[in-house]
Amino acid sequence: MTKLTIGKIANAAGLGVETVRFYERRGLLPPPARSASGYRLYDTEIITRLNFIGRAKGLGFTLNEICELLALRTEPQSCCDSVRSRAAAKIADIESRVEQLLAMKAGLRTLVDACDDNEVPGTCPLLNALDVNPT
Amino acid sequence: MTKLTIGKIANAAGLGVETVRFYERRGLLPPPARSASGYRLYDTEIITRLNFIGRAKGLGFTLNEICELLALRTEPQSCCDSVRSRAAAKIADIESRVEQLLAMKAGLRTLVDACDDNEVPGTCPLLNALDVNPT
DNA sequence: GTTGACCCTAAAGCTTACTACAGGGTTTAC
DNA sequence: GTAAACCCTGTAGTAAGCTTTAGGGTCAAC
Repeated sequence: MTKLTIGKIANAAGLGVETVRFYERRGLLPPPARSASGYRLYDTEIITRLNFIGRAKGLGFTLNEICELLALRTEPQSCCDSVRSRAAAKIADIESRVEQLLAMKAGLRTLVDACDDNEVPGTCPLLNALDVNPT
Repeated sequence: MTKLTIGKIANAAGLGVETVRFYERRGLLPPPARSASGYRLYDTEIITRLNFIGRAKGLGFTLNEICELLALRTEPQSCCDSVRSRAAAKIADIESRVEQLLAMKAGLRTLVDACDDNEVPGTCPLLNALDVNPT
């Protein structure tokens, strides 16, 4: 049971020490043991949890959702179902965000193309379009 | 020159009065004329600008970027080029966000599929994957 | 034995785009 | 003439996820 200080585990997880303390305040990490002088002492398995958090964030989960995910692990029954339904909801969420972004992109593309075709100096179809067209 | 109070133009643009005042503070709207009692008095063309802002927001521009867009209109030369290059940059930005989201979605899909195939009760491949796999 | 790297807490700051509140004056309609 | 609906300023709060600051203790090396 080697115990590590916060700087060591933050480094191992590629985070800043402030971020680790922040995660603790947010309830994503359990309060760690303390040395006689009050230093946080972690054992290495906390790095696994930090990696879990990092990957879940990478999958688009918020810190609140990650909290819930972590809590789910304590109830083995129906855990898999709960997690899967959250993941499915997140997929739907991602899909709608992608659609919105693609709609934006199509709008921008139209305006840029109008700009490319523009022959009249001193006018900007793109700005005009923003000015004039109702959406 | 009919002058309208803030409530009228906010309503015409589908915004709250607080939002209009906020846009003024942010420099998106010029300081309007005032009545004897200090009420803001706008002429109707301000609604055009509010619509410009709304559409630019819909295309994914931030308020700061919209500020810049509005400023560009005062310099007719090279205005079109500047605007077009900003729009092109925004398109690239949107594309990278879409790619990130699709990568997230693929990751989630993989985990959900593993869940679907899971035969062992009391284990959750999705949570295990978050726990174990390095990314 | 002292310098420098590390640790502590608590609180504030950052970004974006608003929204709400407090406390008060004005205008309009009945 | 009064009550509702509107307007004003200035300040603070919201969400998310940290980062920074202030003001200090502790530990390892030379």
